[in-house]
Amino acid sequence: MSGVREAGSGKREAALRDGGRGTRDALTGPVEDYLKAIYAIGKGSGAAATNEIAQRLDLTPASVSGMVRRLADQGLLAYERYHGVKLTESGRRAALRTLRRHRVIEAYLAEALGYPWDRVHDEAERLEHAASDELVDRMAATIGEPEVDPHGAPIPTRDGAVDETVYRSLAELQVGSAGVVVRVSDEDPEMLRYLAELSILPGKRVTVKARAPFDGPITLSIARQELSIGPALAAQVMVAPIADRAVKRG
Amino acid sequence: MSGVREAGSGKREAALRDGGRGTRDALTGPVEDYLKAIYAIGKGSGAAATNEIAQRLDLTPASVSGMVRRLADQGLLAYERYHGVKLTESGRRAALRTLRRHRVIEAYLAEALGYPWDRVHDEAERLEHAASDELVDRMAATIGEPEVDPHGAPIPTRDGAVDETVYRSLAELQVGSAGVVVRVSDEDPEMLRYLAELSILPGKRVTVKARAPFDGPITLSIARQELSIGPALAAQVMVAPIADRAVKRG
DNA sequence: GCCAAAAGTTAGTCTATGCTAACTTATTTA
DNA sequence: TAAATAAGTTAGCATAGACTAACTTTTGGC
Repeated sequence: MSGVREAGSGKREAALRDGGRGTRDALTGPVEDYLKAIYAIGKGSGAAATNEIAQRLDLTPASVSGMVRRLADQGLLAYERYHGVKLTESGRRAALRTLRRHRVIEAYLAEALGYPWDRVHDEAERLEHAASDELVDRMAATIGEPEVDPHGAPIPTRDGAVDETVYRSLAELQVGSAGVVVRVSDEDPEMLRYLAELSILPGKRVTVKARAPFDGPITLSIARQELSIGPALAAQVMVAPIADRAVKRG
Repeated sequence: MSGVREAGSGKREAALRDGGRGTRDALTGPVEDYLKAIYAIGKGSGAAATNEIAQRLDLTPASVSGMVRRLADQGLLAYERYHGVKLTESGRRAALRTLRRHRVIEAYLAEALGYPWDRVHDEAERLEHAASDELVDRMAATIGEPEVDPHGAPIPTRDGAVDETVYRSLAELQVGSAGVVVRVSDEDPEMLRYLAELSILPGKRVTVKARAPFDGPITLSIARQELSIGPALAAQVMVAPIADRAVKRG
């Protein structure tokens, strides 16, 4: 390259730098999605594999390879060819900002606008890239600074702190022990409607009554009802074991 | 082109077609912005010149030429080289959909979230491309189906009807006659703050007391106060003349 | 420890959108 | 009506992001 050309071509440069969205940098929607995905896979600590990222974002691995290199150049990721990526501190902060937006929006839609819980995710998925931090903060304030979204996922604070407790899933709970549902996976509307039907919701107390062998159905009691669900579904329901002794240290 | 390649490359095609945003087509943010701009210039009827569009969107005329051709190919515009564009019926509908989103969002931000009126425009400018029709309808319902946004601009209905009454500006009002402010231009936050300070707000009654020659300041009385403003500012304030005779037919 | 399968990367394209520079059409003005 | 000027267009290029096809590393199994 020989000319004097800089990044960003021309007049709209400044406006594009932060999309008017907030105080900071410049992340585009796709970039925010990559960071969220990598955060979700590595949950703070671990590394994310190219294929996992691709699968989660519904993209080809080739596309991910390309993007990952660019994000690494921007200092958002630590990347070593053929060995997956990790978020840098700056990448992690950006991911948590987006996550906060997403979850506050979900909570607000449900609380203030009566959105059904199986549909808040998709709407938030788009709004999170357009809403300013100020808007998100006003939403949070309006509904009383919630700590979790409608599916039980913790909402990061303005300054990037988030509860990263790892819960076990209903599928891992020992037969005979009880727990409180803290959180369910939020992406599949149909599954959410089904869970609601069974009244498997954050805050509810469940007891595992039996587990059929060979990955068979799990029988549980919840809200004075007995029912059984498949292991795949059970794996999507995270629970906090209830003081039942013999639970610490896995 | 020789292969079997279709528009949209691959798996994400369906999802991209309407961005998940609503029932319809596929308009991207930039496209919605063009349509809004063309609608605003031609106000339903007239044609929009390339340069006007470019100025309004802060783009170069060359970019507008390119986009305009594509929008015409998509049937959203009627375009004749070197002679400006007009919205087709389909383009007009799309523009009004976006306009409805924008104005409902503005009204909602002000009403439900306490957003200051000089800042709702910028936030709505981004959200309008991400919010679904359902969200917008819920917002409208929550604040009681308002008919105008915080600056007095009429909100198109779900089915694309909108009040297109053309008002005269304060600058055009005859000395001695009175009017009610119906609407102010919404894009300049600083101007909005100033107008609010002077209490020149939609719904207020104004009387033009005097107009200095040579495009000089206009003196008016509003809210029992007398004040004068420049003609450029006056031109941004639209008023409905108050039954004062001699007003019909301009 | 070698080799096939799995995982990841590169090369080459594509679309959308924007830009600059150079050119063409319209319009205005003398 | 012929320049001069304004308006609009084309050509060529850039960037972000995604794709396919072909190639390269890693890794898991024997």
